[in-house]
Amino acid sequence: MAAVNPIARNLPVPRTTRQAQAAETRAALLTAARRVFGERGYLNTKITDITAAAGRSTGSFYEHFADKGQLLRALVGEMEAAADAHLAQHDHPADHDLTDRAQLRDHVAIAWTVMREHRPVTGAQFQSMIAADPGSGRAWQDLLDQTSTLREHLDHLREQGHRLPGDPQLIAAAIGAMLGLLGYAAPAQPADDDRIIDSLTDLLLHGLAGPLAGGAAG
Amino acid sequence: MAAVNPIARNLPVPRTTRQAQAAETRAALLTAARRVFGERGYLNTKITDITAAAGRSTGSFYEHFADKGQLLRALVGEMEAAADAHLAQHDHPADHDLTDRAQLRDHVAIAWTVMREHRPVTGAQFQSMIAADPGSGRAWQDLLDQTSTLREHLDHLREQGHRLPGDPQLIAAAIGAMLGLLGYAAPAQPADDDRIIDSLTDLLLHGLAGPLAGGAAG
DNA sequence: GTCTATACCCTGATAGAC
DNA sequence: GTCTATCAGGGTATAGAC
Repeated sequence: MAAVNPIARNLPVPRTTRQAQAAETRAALLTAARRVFGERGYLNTKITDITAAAGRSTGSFYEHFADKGQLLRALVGEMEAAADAHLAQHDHPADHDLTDRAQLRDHVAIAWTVMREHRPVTGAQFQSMIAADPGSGRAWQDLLDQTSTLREHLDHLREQGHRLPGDPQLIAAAIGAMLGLLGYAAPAQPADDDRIIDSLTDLLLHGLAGPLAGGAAG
Repeated sequence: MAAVNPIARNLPVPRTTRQAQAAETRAALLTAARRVFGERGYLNTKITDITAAAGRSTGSFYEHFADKGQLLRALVGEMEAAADAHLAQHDHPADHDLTDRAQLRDHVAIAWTVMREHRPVTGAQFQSMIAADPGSGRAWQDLLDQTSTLREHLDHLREQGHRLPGDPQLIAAAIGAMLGLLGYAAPAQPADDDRIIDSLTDLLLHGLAGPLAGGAAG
């Protein structure tokens, strides 16, 4: 199970490879953490679980990270970089119109896909957010931070005379809450993703009493 | 800070009052737990925190509860009893029509109010759900359980020929996710509750592109 | 930089007197 | 039934050899 550690021997290590080895260990810890976070969850994972899965010693961990939270931040940073690179491939209209179904669906799909493809990391982030001291307001702050772009789109809509259901910040947070918790809780079944994305899009676009709601047609 | 414990003396206790004292200790533990859960959160609260807040000894805890989770279940039971009693005062139409704004708003308002009035308990329940092993699927199951009534209402709508945005179970879970996480994360400011309830109602009723959306009127 | 070994603290849970 | 005292286990973080 545990990967073989090439440094665990008492052999002399050429100086030039030492920092490469360090980077390798750091990467091994990150990869192992991603795996065990996915299996047992972030909160239930101990530092010794991570080092064991990476085939490194306990003490080695602290050479790279001060604690579990810092390692999580590094994983989140990696994920955001990957997501940004992925997004750069897509064309984005400069002025979003979230009342256009295709554009709204794109946003829902991107959020959903990122959550699912990086489930161990987003799940860990979610657990960390919920476990924070309630008095700290971190959950609310995180929710606002992660929906700030959405909020800007809603602000934009409102400036153009659109009548929204409520304050853009609140609506953005509500949508983020729906996607965030549903994405965390729903079982991972990629075959269902399209159906879920379509359903959420329609719910957010027209609600329960939308234009489709009245008819008896199937 | 800690309440005075009348049994902490070595005085003889009349037999008839012993079970009353036990009930009192149990109640003191529940009340103290509710308070510390609200302050530090469920996950960060240790059993010794509860007993200290209740002015009882550590060992006394185990006479009443096997562990922290069982105590939480007791608190949830109390809350549900209170909520049921509260709901019994209101008239409920036998056949709900969630596409009627007043009825939808009632449901949103009830869910929101219960969450907020029992914040320490619902917050603890939420933390407990999120901290569970991801592989257990408990988060998803809890979400389904807590939205089963809503789902029935949506089933009812569909049977009457209403076209919903998606599978009733999924839509109910999505709405529950929105309310649940938002209710957990949003700062407690009762003055804002009505505004939030109205906004969420409108979002769920007509979405972002609802009938109000197009006009430039304020 | 990594390892082994360990000190330390915290927490859950129990034993036995009253 | 409650208390005091304590034990056992687990987890973080460090020390020092290599």
